[in-house]
Amino acid sequence: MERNNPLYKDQGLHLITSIFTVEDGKVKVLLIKRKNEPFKDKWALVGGALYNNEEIEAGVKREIFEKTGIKDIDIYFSSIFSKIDRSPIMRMIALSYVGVVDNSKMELLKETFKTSNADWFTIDNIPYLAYDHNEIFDSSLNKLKELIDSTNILKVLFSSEFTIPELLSVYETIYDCELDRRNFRKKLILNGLIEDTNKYKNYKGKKPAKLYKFR
Amino acid sequence: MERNNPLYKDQGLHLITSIFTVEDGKVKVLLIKRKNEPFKDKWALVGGALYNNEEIEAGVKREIFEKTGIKDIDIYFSSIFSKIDRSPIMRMIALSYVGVVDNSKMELLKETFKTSNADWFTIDNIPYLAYDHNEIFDSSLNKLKELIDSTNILKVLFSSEFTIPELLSVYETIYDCELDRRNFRKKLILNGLIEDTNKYKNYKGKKPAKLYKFR
DNA sequence: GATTATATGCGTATAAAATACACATAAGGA
DNA sequence: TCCTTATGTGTATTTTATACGCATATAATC
Repeated sequence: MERNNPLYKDQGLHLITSIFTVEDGKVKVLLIKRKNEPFKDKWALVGGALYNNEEIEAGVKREIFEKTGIKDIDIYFSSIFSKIDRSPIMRMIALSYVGVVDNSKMELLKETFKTSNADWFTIDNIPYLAYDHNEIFDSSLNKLKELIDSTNILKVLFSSEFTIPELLSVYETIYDCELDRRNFRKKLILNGLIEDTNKYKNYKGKKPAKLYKFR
Repeated sequence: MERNNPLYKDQGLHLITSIFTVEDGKVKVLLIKRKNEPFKDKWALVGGALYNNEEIEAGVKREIFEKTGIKDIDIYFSSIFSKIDRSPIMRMIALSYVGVVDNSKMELLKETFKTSNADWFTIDNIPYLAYDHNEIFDSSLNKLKELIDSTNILKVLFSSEFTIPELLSVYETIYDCELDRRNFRKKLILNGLIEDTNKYKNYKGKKPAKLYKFR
């Protein structure tokens, strides 16, 4: 423990991103498995230390690229995690970010210099994570809700075609509530947020659902 | 410039607070005048460096107390300012906070170890500030709007009795808009946010206004 | 091939919230 | 006494949110 020594060589800011996507109508988050101590072989959110000569957002994207291979990602600042004892090694202050990607359009590196695995986890089934990453994840999921209201990240999460019931299902998962499907549909169409593609998606034994895309 | 050297002794986080209050129906922010270089004799927001063995919110309040004498203050995280060249001396990453105080209930130190003056400035009349503090102030003013919607900081800013037109004036200043004073009043009363004190405030040649307080 | 179960899609009725605005009132000054 | 000005009360309208009935398309079942 070197917490009182401001010259400790590894002291600095860490940049942690909760990377979200939507797959099969379910919200998922990207986790990597650590190769090194501390928390060797534990799952963790994506991140690492900021370089001293690097802008923060560049550092966030560099870390994401190094540990997952993802190049094209939108990031949004979420929160700060700074408790003195949040790391067992030394004082580390973490800036947490929310990232959103269209996972149909990118390739995921399964192993890198510092990671032995990487995978998508549905958000109601998150394992025990390294450091305080479970707490960071919870906070980032809340930030995701806010971002859905205040930005157009849904356009990224649903960049390909989708049905309204699929979109509703994601809403209900993220907000943990039930919405009237008829009013949900009406609001989307009335506000001109989505566009009919004149295509249909077939389910087994159900009426086919119209495919829409965001405008 | 020592930006590339992570061991530079003064490197670290700075904590900058825009402290707001309401006086005579006007929103004001607290500025201090710097005693030392860089930006000697320039006005600046209140703040300083985080100690390595100190929690962040404690550091924010310690800096506020050291430079203004204010002990009792509510603080809310606002934003990060981290551009590599935001300080002429070295790389400094700043966490900006919004503070709100009832200025009728506190005493302001005019001079301290590092400050030669301190005063309240109406928010439409801010001088040129040290570092990127003008930018930080603008961002904090935006955060103040959000906080008014999402928290009960108005209860702090208007902790004593007030008239509805006074409150309206503050709203219109902060949001830079015009509101219908009759609907504004109706909404406050209907939502049960304020309470009649059965007292009146007299203006010259005008109908006396009822005094209210927050519930 | 008709029937049934299930989820989609469209429409209408009602309730709640936001907005617009008429008018009476109180005080000081001309 | 009348005029000016800003406060305070009330009502009408518009917009938005919510509740819910019902027809339709598909595959499984009879």
